[in-house]
Amino acid sequence: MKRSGRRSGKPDTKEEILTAARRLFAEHGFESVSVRRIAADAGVDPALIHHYFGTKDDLFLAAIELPIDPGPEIAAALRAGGLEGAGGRLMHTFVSIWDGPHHDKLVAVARTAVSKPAMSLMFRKLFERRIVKTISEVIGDEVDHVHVRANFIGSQIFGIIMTRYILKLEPMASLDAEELAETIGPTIDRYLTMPVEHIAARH
Amino acid sequence: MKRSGRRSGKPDTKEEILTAARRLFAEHGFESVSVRRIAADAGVDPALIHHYFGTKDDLFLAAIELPIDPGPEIAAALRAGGLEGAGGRLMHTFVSIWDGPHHDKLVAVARTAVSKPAMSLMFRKLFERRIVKTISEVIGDEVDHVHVRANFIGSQIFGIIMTRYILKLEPMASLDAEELAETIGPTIDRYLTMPVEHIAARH
DNA sequence: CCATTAATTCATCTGTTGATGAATTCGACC
DNA sequence: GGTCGAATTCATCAACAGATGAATTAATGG
Repeated sequence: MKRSGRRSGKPDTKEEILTAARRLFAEHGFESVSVRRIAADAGVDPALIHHYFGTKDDLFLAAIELPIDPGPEIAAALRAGGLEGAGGRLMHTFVSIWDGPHHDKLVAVARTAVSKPAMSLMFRKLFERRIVKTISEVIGDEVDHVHVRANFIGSQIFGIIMTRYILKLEPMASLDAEELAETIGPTIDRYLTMPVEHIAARH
Repeated sequence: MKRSGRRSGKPDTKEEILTAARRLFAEHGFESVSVRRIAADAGVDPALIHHYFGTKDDLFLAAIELPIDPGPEIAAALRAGGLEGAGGRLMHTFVSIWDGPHHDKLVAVARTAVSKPAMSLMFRKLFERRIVKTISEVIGDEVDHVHVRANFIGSQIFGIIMTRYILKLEPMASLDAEELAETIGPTIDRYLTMPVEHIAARH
């Protein structure tokens, strides 16, 4: 029967808390998860969470550990070849990132962006300042109105994120990166090359 | 100074509550809105809400008033012409529905589907049982593997819903139905006609 | 005009939430 | 080996959640 006080050994409790927080935030979203629940999952007293991280918002920020900068990977994917096939490479990059070790963080952000205005804003900024900017810089001189194009591309990618990682619809959820890139790639290619003056003109 | 008891006249308080609920649920999502807040917005005592609708879940269900059946409109759009242009007509139909009087209900459902598992399930069922089924019935003999195709179409439509109605990114949020249909249409057309055996084979 | 029923509010309960401060235990350092 | 600081828990708060039952007022039908 452990009473109170410090534990034996040197357990990395801080990291255990973060892991539990990431898992739960990703699975249920920010408001549906209580600090107590996270503490229970981490096998820790709730007060310890506040001791380490402060408020619940602070814990969330620590758990998602922004900024995750996908800029370089996107740029590399775009530079790996010409405009043809760029969509497939882009899609493959995205899915790889989301399937990778940052999965829980990213899903947590996406889920929370839908219900928490501050997170929604952060999402928008991340999209505009990293993704759109990177795309612009890399292929901005081969193509016009990159901002509009990037938003259409974003709409398709966001749809994949939702159906694959949040709603987990089949077959989206279980396709692998190659299949998705192959199937979605041409859509993105088209958004990169189609004429968009009539839309861009209205800013 | 009004104390308690019944009000004069015949105000449609029930509907005022539902309207406030729809607005708030659409704007903030289910868990972020309290019964008290809805009551305040409707200018009513919180107890009245429970009196009329029972639990908060019941209120939500009453507010979104399912099922909204988009089947007929989708079927009509598909039947209005051949396979070419079907994507544009489909997109136009969707955007018109979401921009129409059911806007708040639909946004409320979409927002809540991301954080509430029960709503997520309802969303999936609505998608499979209404949309996929309708598409299958109407063009199922012109095209194979409709289920897989419908899911790719769904991913693009869901992306539009998210960027346009939830995150409200520009220019998505302010384009009109025609422009969206024109731009997204070909994407959907492609998902309707591209080969998908390799994906469908894995079920 | 009286009785019934519907509409509305009040006061209140219970559970949960995020959060705090004091108390306890352990590790590390000199 | 005593001291100091870090780690951990306990008990507890105030705010707010959803919910309930009784009390009050108005409309309605006979």
